Amino acid sequence: MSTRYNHREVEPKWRARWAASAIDRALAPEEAKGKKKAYVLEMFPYPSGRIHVGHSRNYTMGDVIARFRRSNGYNVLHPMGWDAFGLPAENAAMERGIHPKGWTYDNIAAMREQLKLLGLAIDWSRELATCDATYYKHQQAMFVAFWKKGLVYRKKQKVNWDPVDNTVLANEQVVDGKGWRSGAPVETRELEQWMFKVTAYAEDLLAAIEKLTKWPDKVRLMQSNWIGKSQGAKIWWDIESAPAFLPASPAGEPNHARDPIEVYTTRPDTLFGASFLALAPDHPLTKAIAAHNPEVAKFIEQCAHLGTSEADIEKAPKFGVDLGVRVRHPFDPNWILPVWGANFVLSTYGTGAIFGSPAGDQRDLDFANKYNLPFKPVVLPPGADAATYAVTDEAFADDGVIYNSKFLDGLGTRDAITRAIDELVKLEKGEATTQWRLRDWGVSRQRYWGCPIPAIHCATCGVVPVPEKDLPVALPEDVTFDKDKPGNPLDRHPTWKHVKCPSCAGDAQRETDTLDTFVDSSWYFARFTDPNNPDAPFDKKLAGYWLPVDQYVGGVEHAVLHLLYARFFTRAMRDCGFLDGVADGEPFASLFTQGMVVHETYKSAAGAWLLPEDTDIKDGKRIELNTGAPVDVGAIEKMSKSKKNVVDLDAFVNDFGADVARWFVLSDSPPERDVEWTASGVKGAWNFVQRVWSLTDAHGHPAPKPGEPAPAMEPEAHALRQLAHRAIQSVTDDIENFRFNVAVARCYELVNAIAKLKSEDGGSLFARGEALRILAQLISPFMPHLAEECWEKLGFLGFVATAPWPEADPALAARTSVTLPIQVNGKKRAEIEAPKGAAQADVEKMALEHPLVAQFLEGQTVRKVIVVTDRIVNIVAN
RNA sequence: GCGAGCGUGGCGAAACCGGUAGACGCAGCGGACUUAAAAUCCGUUCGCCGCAAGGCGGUGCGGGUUCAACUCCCGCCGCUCGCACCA
Repeated sequence: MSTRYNHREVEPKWRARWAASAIDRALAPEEAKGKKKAYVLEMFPYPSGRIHVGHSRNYTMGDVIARFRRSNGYNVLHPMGWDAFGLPAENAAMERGIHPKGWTYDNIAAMREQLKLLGLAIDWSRELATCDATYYKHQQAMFVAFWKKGLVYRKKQKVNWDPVDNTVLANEQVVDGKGWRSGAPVETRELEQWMFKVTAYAEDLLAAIEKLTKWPDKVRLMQSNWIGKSQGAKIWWDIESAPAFLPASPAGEPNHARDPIEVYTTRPDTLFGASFLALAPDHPLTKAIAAHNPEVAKFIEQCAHLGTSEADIEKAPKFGVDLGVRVRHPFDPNWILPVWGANFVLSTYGTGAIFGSPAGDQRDLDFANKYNLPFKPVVLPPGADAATYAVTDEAFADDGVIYNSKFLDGLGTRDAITRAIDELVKLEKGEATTQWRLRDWGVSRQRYWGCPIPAIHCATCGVVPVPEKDLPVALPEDVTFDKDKPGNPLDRHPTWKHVKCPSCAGDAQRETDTLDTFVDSSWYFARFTDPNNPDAPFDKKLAGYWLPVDQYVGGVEHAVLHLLYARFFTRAMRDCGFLDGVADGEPFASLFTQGMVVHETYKSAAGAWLLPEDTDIKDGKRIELNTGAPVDVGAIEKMSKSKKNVVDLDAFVNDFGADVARWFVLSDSPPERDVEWTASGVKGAWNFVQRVWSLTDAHGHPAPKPGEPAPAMEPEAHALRQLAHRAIQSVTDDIENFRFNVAVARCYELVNAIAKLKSEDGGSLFARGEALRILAQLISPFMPHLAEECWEKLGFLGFVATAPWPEADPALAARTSVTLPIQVNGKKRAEIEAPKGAAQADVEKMALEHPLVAQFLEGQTVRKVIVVTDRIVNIVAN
């Protein structure tokens, strides 16, 4: 009789043994002696509080890869750290009067202990937190270096301003155009901000995507669209008339007053369909007119309440105002068009001015219809008739044939664009140009809990960097977070910002903005290669040895920004002399984006969110555990603290064990897709753990060593050996390709087959022992504790975690015959068993002779027989 | 609004390059063991028709390409993610 597997004893025992043997420590390059390196990294967490099972999926996936690589003889670097600056710490400070630092470090301590429960093969000696001055000191040094290299500058940027709280709001703090705390309508304000010149690398960031072949295509496409290189034309529209109050232009400053208005377009072929010009609300000309025209001022004011997020601006109903300016069409000086201000024109893209060609752009068409602006179609869709084709509510934005357009008539869209640009150049009214959607990265945040920007404002010397010897510029800890004293605590700190200018020694002030937390996460992967270096961000040799990250694992929500910023930072670090050995500037050689863990949401009758553990199922209905009241079962959503649909990791590990949690999040759903956390799924994982253990325990013999010669055996035992060796092939391949759910299914098949072989003869004992050994090894990346316990039970010394990965015997894994389906006219009618690789003629003969097939072919003529070797036979007959 | 992705039994899913749709798990049903329950074991499970052999239908919806379509193409519907100050 077998003993029950007790995870409460087994799991801590093995974690202690691994720690005592330091098996998770990455070897220094000189220790690694010919081993290849593998740097496996999961996106590091924000220390929000406690870990729930939803978080565990990301780390478990990385851990499977890390353990798999180690078994395959690699020197593995698998570190963990904390993305520890950010808004939630300040919110906690304001709501509960806890200092962000204490709150953050308490959370880190709690989460570290929880993560350790999972049995992750992490080199904890490399742990870092971005809020440590030992970390951000180097970030400040790099900021200064980037500055000196011309990659940092200052520029006015729009921000969301809460007029009641007197503070800048993040986009997520703006709800329906109002501040989330004050409820006051947000205003748009312009602030002088620090910028990183990401656009300096635009061409390279785009071109290099092609070489990132181990990234998901969807992420590559999103990056590429985000960078958004477009070819088009700048067009200058001469002003025909303007309100009298507009002054003459200052010399040499474009887009002022009476200068021609510069417009960017990708579709100069539709110029003859132009109906109006539209300027962004913050276009210089719009602002200049607003100073004298109350109606335009009101328009700008209305736009200022839309928020700064692109989604909000584009979703808002379109509105505008006639600016009273008239321009001449570049191809026809007698054609006069009105100039409008419009809320859907983005000042951050192109020149902040467009020409509206309503028949070819839905936004322009909606706008023209709303304000009764005339328009006519100039692009004829393929197959449409010029005499009858008309546009009313639906624009045609695709390629077609140009008409109603004088010298462009009859040309296709592509040719017409070239022809139109040629004409613009000839008339000196425009030129071809390349435009990027990518903008420079604004890194200033008016917040306390972030990395201070190492700059000093001096009335005499201007803005000067903090000298390297004075770094780090440390955050002061004696700050207050009273709700009635809004704004940035750094700014109102009594002494912190007052310093002497490093160049003239006069009175000066520190920059009180801190850095966007995306900066912290743009280089942490490099710091992990040399995390305790006091003098430099990292040693160039160590970073050169470990980088790039061989496998990066994280959520799709980071597909654009974090990854783009890290790619930028790696290039900037290279070009500023911090980093060698990453010549192409790419930090992540291979990327995997995993799906989330989702769970049903529960609400009480009173409308309060309920934790799953506070509910139960009675008579098929979900009720509140304490009161028995019925529970409202809501949507299945991403596990989040706010909706309480979380399962706490500690409690779960205590009840079921870390291995069950690890196995569950990897079974069933493909890793890139979301997985729903369910009690029944947990049960399946739990049963499997028990089954693996009871089979191993019941075997009662030491298992044969890898490569040990097999005795003669019955066909059933031989079949088990074949299946076990095929499982090695499949699981190896599945892990390599991130098909963890399929690997899990193969392990189930192996267990089922082991359980089926009941004989106790020598051959069977050998086959079963070998299969159990292979099973323990195959599950070891997934369920490391159970695997160690089985490994020990089977009589092996040392850790399964460090044992070499099993190798399949090709002779056993190979198949000698295959089952071929036979179709008649595409429908399966029979099956035949044929030798693997059998000649097509032989297979065809067998197929046609099959009685069922013959029956179907009666009275019909065989027209064609398709034989796909080892796959299928299809007989076409009528 | 723009960009990207996803959609297969009662449920999670598998199906590698266009070649047997539903591997594997959960749940269900039938049975064995048991005083009983749990656990375990055996069998069974896409729908419809049929005693059966077998047949017909079936991968969100509508078309198309092909000897053959979950897979490729066109058009819809639904859901999810990102949109630059959440991380």
